[in-house]
Amino acid sequence: MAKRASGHVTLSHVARACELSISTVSIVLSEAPLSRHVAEATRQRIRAMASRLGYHPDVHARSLRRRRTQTMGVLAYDLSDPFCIPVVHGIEEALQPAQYFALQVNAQGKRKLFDRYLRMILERRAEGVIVIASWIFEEADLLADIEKNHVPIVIVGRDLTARRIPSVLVDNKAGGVVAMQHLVSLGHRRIAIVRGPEELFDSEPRWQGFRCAAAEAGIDLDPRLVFQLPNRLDPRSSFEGGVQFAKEIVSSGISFTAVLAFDDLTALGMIRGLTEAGLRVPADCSVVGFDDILPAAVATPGLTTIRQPLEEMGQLAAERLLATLNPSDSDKKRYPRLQMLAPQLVVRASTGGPQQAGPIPE
Amino acid sequence: MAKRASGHVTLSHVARACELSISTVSIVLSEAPLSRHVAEATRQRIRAMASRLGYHPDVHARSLRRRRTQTMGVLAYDLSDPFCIPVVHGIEEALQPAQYFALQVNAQGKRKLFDRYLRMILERRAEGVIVIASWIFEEADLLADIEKNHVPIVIVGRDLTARRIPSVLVDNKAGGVVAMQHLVSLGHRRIAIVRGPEELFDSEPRWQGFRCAAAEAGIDLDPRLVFQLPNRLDPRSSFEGGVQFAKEIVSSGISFTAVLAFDDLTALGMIRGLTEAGLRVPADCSVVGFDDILPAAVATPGLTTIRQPLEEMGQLAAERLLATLNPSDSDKKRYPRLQMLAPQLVVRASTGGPQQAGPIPE
DNA sequence: TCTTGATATTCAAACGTTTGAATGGTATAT
DNA sequence: ATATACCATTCAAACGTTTGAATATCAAGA
Repeated sequence: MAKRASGHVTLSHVARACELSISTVSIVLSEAPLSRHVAEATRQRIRAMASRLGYHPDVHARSLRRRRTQTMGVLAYDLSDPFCIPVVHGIEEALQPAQYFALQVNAQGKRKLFDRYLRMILERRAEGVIVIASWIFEEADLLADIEKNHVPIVIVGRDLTARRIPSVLVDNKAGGVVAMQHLVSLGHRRIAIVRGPEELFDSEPRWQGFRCAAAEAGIDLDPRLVFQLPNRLDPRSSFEGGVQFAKEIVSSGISFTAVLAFDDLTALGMIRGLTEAGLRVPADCSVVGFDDILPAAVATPGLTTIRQPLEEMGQLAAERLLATLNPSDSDKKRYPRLQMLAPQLVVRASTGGPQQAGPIPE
Repeated sequence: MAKRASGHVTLSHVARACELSISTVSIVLSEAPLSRHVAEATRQRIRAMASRLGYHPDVHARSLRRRRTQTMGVLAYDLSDPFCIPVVHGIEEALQPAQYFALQVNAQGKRKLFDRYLRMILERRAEGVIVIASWIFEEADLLADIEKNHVPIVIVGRDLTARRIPSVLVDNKAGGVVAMQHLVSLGHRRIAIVRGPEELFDSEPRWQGFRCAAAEAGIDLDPRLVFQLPNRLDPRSSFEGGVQFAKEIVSSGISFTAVLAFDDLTALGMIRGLTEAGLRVPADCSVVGFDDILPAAVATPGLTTIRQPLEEMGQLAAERLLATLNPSDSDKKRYPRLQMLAPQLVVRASTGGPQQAGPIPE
């Protein structure tokens, strides 16, 4: 057992044990075209020995020589946001058949970490990078190095086509429209709205969707029923924001029969706040979320929400990147730079018709 | 700009641009001890040029030469299980100051993927591996290659010390005891229990905790109130199991005033099922979960549960591995092979005293 | 003038792979 | 006998970096 005292088994160990050259062993174990010429018996012998010694090729040496790493960087702006999980999952799903490895890192919403991890991804020579981020951050210089090294990039969660970066995202405005239409069709007219943080890309288009659909239905949005989440990066803060707004709105005495929340956590916060204030959901007030993350599905009542096709978005991003890297003849279909996916209304138990005998003070 | 048509900027590009040797540039940019001898002006010039060209050292070449990768493998048995997120976060937290990179991969509960990713981690020459897995799987041969290559390993979520593998986990039995005691102290005597899947490590000790505490309180556990989740690997299936058991138990007519669920998703499923059957939580029935994942905190009523110090577990695992790899003099403190952390009762709104006038048929 | 001792820089080998070209075979066709 | 083809294997160079040893320059001390 020619094995170094410490460290990994290498080709040369296997070669020595087989009494063959390193080349032959490499050719067989990496299944290079030349391995056709290696006697079947030899091949068997080599493979057996390799697995007996526990040999695993060194990716670093291989990447160095082949000048390909079979690696994709996945930079999530905040993995603790439930939003990211399915996206990452979709990416992995797409990468697997291509034998690519996802280097996933989590910037935890911190700009400094974002920088650092982007650098690490570059140092690891990822062939492409997928950024999952809906926060609006100053990315100009961040992405400059990526360009200097000719690494293709795709962003999931916001539209950066203005900077010529391919973008995959949900049609937030359409989602807003659908959400509002759902409430309108149930008969609601006095609808409270919680707008998302200004620094979040999704906030504006969702709000526009709400407004357009309201206008179309001839509904005036009472400005006293419109709330605005602050710019807090912790995803849990939107839950607390929801709780607080619910209490404010109830104690204000202004009449309303439904709430459109910026996202699911805000909606769940609203439900908590409304419940603690003595209202029942959906009997006294309907609540609609946005995203369809796990907590929305397992809460009681289940939360009516707008589902983003997160997994599909991840998949699309990865596939597009793979196509860029390996422009195989057949794969010449052009991807539009902006891929905007349709959201989907998921009706659960948190919405219903407005209460008949609602007191309308003021 | 001496740059290859395609590909990354390398030391030799920077060297040529500076009219210096590769060695000098390397010494400066990697801040080797020798860089003390390099003139300050030269250092500045090199650094400026490197950043102008967008140079990033190639970790593959570096790892090859240095024979260290500054990389740790993190193999989660199922990342879509909310359980894993905080653990991974804790690991990252501990790895960061040591300048280690976490190679995190997600086996999605599939044995085949587990194998494949373990291989990838080995090929990437991770210096250590952290496995996050509470499922009981046949790991003997899986881990053999890790040993052959002298890669230290730690497992989070179950006790594998019998196989001489350092293990970090929560004291499930103690958690079971605390959960039961909480219900008993509220006055409950007729308590339903949902046991976890047999293939899950946590199931047995939690059940033992429930039983011990019940025995100590002089409570008989009615076998008709004990349910058993099937061996399904999808974490969402436990939610559905909870829903179903709730309906069964209600329609059976057997009296009960509280439920101890195997984990939070099961508990949330129970709440859904009980609610749909017309019972109120906690007025008609108290429910306790286990784990304290995000959905438990944002549901209404908030779920009373047993919190696992997940983040801390991840941190501990990573620190122990780092200590193994860099046995710096001061760090000689011995880690016990089994690190069992205390769980913590988190009281929220899903538990309360038993209903006074409960009908007790049978 | 010759050491000695800094300081500033370069040489060259090595890390573990891959792979185009080369090597010696042996069998078949001319 | 010689060329041709194929088979099984090996040579050697390269990928981008690090680093112990070597070199070159200059100043000061003997």
